Amino acid sequence: MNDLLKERDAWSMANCSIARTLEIVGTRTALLIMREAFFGTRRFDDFAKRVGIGEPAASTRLKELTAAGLLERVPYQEPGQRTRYAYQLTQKGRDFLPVLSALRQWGDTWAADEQGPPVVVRHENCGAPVHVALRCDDGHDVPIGDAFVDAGPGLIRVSPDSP
Amino acid sequence: MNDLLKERDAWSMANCSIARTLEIVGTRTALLIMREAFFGTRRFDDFAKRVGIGEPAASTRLKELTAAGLLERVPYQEPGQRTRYAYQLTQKGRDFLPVLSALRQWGDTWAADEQGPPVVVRHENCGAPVHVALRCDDGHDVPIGDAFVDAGPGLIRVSPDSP
DNA sequence: TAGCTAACTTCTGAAAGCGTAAGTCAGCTG
DNA sequence: CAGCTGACTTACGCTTTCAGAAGTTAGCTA
Repeated sequence: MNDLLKERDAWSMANCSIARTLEIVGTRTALLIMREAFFGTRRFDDFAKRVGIGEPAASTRLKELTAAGLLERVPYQEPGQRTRYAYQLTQKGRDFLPVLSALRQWGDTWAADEQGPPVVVRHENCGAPVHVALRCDDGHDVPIGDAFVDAGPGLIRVSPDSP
Repeated sequence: MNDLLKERDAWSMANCSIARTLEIVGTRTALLIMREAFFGTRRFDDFAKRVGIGEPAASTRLKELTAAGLLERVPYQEPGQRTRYAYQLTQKGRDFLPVLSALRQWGDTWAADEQGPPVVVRHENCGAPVHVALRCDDGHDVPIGDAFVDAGPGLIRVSPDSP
């Protein structure tokens, strides 16, 4: 632990990136809908059925994720069908893959059955399984124990008893 | 998208690693408590205060995370004080860092203020900021678009209308 | 123009999550 | 042994999350 953590009570978490992310995807169903989006699901009914949730929940989450910009509602038309709308990942949504990969990886390691995990993510070029790794901006691999938390440029300090 | 995804409806998600992980840390408060644990928080009251939640919520989550094995309750004694208990990360809990890093990174990219993020994770050896990266088991860096989902060894196939 | 279907919305009600406030408890200090 | 303190637990009520079932809508097909 470094010294900065001793003044942890002076940190405001008002602009915490983790908390802000969780305001968007902080429910179980939102994360599972994002999982399905990465599996390729696009249509309303498929989201509800494959995530295993009711239609009201699917409707609410899809609307929130669309409003937050992780998904976009795009029109499509199958031959002989009326125009319908599909929910597809935006760049903001695709950028969410590392979160899901990290969740999957932790579950694979600590909560999987003996047979192994049901799905694997692979590298398109070589077919090898993909995992998440921590790396520093100088290009070093960072084992989990070699990372430490530091104050960032946006840190707001408050008197120890303020919100 | 690969062909396997066309049979997505035949996949059972009964043993989905993401869903299993979310059964343990699928609430906003559980994830924020894990964040605090990585910041170095150990004591009950500090968790409640720093996460900004009530004591009942802190109690429930700490109990769940302890039961799930991400935290352990260890006795400690400050001089002249009675024995108390601290909640500290186990290996299973420390292994959760990539999830929080990924959430933080997404928030830093897509939801941060102009000043930048409040906290930075750094590499102990060189001080450079740490980020999460996708890499395949052959050692290649994997851009987000170059990853695809494939069936894993534990995949359970069901008739398309079963749970 | 009546039927059909995907894609919703609305209604109802149960369960979970949460904060505030008020306890309880154990063991050290005076 | 009375007071104190950190670490909880209990009680209460509000809000959110969720499923199931039923209703609605738009536009293609017959």
